Amino acid sequence: MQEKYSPADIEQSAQTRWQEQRAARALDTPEARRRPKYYCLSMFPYPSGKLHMGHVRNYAIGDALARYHRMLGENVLQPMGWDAFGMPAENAAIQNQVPPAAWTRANIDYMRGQLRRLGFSIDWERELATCDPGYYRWEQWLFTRLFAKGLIYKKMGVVNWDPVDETVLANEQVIEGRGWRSGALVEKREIPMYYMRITAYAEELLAGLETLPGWPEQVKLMQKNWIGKSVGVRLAFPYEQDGRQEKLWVFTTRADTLMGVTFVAVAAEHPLAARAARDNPALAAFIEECKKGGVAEAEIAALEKKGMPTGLFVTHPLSGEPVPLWVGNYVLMGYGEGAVMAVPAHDERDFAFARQYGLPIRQVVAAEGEIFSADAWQPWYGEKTRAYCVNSGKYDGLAHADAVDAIAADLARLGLGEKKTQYRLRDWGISRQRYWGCPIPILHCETCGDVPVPDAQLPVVLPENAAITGAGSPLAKMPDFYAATCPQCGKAARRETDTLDTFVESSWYFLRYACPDNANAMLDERVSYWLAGGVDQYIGGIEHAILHLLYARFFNKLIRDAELPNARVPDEPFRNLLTQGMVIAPTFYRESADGKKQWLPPADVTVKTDERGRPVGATLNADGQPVWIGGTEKMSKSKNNGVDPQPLIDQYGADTVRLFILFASPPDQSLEWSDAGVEGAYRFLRRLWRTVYEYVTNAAEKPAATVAAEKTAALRDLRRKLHQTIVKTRDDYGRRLQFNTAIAAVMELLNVYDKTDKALLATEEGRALARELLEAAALMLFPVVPHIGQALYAALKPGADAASAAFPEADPEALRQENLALMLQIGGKLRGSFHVAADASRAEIEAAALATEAAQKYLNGQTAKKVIIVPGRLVNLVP
RNA sequence: GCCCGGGUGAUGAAAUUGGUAGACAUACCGGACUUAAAAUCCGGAGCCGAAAGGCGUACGGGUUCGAUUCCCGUCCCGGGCACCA
Repeated sequence: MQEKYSPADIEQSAQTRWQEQRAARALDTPEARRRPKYYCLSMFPYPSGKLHMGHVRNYAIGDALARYHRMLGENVLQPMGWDAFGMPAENAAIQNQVPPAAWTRANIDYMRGQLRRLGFSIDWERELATCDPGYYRWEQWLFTRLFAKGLIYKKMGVVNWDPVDETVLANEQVIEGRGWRSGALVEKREIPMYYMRITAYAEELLAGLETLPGWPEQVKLMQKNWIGKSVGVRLAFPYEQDGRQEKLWVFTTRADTLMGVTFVAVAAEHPLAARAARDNPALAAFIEECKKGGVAEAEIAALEKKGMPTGLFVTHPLSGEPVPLWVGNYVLMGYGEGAVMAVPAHDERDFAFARQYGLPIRQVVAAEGEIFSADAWQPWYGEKTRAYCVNSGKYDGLAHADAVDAIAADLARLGLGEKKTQYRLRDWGISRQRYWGCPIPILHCETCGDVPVPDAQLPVVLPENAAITGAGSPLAKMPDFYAATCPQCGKAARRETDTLDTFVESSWYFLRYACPDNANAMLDERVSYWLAGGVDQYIGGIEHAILHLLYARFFNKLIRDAELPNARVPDEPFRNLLTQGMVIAPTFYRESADGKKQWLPPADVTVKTDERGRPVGATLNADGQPVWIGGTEKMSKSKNNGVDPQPLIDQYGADTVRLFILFASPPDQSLEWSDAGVEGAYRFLRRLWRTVYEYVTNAAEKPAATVAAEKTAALRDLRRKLHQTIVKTRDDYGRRLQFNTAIAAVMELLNVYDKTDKALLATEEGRALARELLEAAALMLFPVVPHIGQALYAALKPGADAASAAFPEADPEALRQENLALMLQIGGKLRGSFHVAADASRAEIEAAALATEAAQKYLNGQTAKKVIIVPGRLVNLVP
């Protein structure tokens, strides 16, 4: 064994050894399948160029779990791949004249090298990249099946339109209402798109959450709210148009307030708005105004609420009174019916709107136990459960639920409404007017319409020679790509030039890892084995709590229902989910003359702080001139604030970086990046190395005489500490998925070991315990720092291999304790402590507590009115 | 704007089911070793106070014998909001 800890040497040799052994391979042999399987999946990265600390954190967690479960004897699958389609590749192409394919593949090669250097036990034989036709062909194949079933359909959708570049923009590319490249004011525009009918699975996606005890409550709640099931009433306001009776439909969860409706508002895109605008130039101008700006909900919701009367009236379905019809910029065409009934007295938003435009406000609901007074009127938005109707004619006095029922029944009799369950969830628009994505396998024929590409012609391969300019859709300018013949009638047809949303690729990759080499089928029998009960542990950023995780759950159900031969797909894809907190870092930028922000990497910036450590300014290292400090945000390509782990790996080695990132905080907490403390992680590993080195060196000498009888208790205490640490690390790795406390426990154990009498440890019994302790420490740390763990274990036990060793097991005998220390509280305040036998009865504990000096002093001779005993913890004497 | 989290020493954090607040580290201060520095080792330390003691988990209230933990309200920070991935 080397005297000095040299990470470069031991990491190289450990990695070579693992590669030669193919130690990370997930086995499909019959013997391997007799062991329990553990499918440990980390969210695959977008190949943006280099790893950042968020990736390191994610994969360090995954690897610690994968290695721990291997040590429990399980058949572990830890795969890796690349979410390789996406916008950044096109941006790089525009900026640097590199084709997206070449750029993406170079990034993959570099990042794969970084992952290997970090020593993650990934089964590289299963690697996949979504931009590979061998992957996306199956997506196209599934698309044609879903299209045939009607689960994919076409309709108009609203997008951000840049009128200068004549191109569709992503929400991220709309900055303060303008196109990021052209600077032109962005408009909403309707275009035909393909949609996936996720709403058909809304109920199952909602109910499925109840079957996932291994998911964080927070994530399930977010998904539940996103699906947004609400039971209400769909009702109609009749109106007359061109002599015909028409109905304007709205949905409400508060039908009990129907008698308080004072206006109805429709979205600017609603057909009724367009009709009213025909002979109303002011309204037409307002509707035009509403088209400005992007489609992002966050942007629309932040707008000032504006509206305009149409001059039209609809009829109240129950009272028959005319109700004015308005257009409102806050009414969204994509939600529900694109129209809302407004009850200003009982809806905050409606109230603000009514105040602003002088519309009437009419109270029709009051709270139980409160007296309604028309004189002292104020809006009431209270709990539905306490509400009853007032001012509502025959419905007066009815409680919320009864009023809804009565009104729904009356509406149903009139043919003007019925109870309805509605979801906030909308169908998933999957068409993208972009190049670097999976081509949509549809042919447009003038005679036959939209015709799916036949299986024999799949995959529709994305040409890699497109010219990327940032204006328009590249594929739509490539006749070689889009010119085709209709497979049904044989006439000329035009190939669809939109590509699929990249969320589609990431919605099923976890299934393909089971059989990435199958060229004849999307999935096969190996899926039934690896996915039985779902992925055992999925790990990824909390930012994916809704979209990715909901789409993946949905897609999994689609594939289950497609009933692929031999491949049994479970109802839910991810049995256990660990949502990692984001690694966040400050952002820095400069503004160019036209107001565009140029984001600068934190590594190129020096921050000045005041005496309390708060940033007061920053300068660019290159020119020493000031830069602006933006928010502290998740590391991302677009804000250029990712921190590359490479310099730290080069300086300290992979183990130090892994130890540091896992020790810094619990995995689900967000972490503001700082490398303060990396040095400390390195120091700990060096100390660990030295401790084992000293043991191995000393062990060569003759042991001292046996332990004196009065000293055996010290060894028993040390051994108890060791086995408590084993219990703790097993619990942390296996149940809590919290690594910082597991690492701290081993550090604490080594501190205790260091403070133990050296002469005692030099005895025969002492040496045996020291060996047991150090071997166990190497194995307990192995999942986190496998290279040094492997080296130290081999040094202690020549020829042994930590990678195939079992995780230490606690000895119940060693854990036994004779005495317990209990806290003494007097009136809830801590006043002392005392010892009792571990098996003491409550009466004995109480007697011992009352006998303490502290009890005598603070009770002042009074008796305790109340004695609270928490076994193993404390006694509280309440005077 | 809406939905979901978070806020504990100078810093990262711990306290797992309502029961010793600050484990384990970082930075700092003092000491040992050294010609010196680095490395290493030993010791100190929430705040106020000489001590006794008091105060203390963003802020304000509440429940409880007992609250970092539960409830109500406020402020700040982060994530998501359907075309960033």
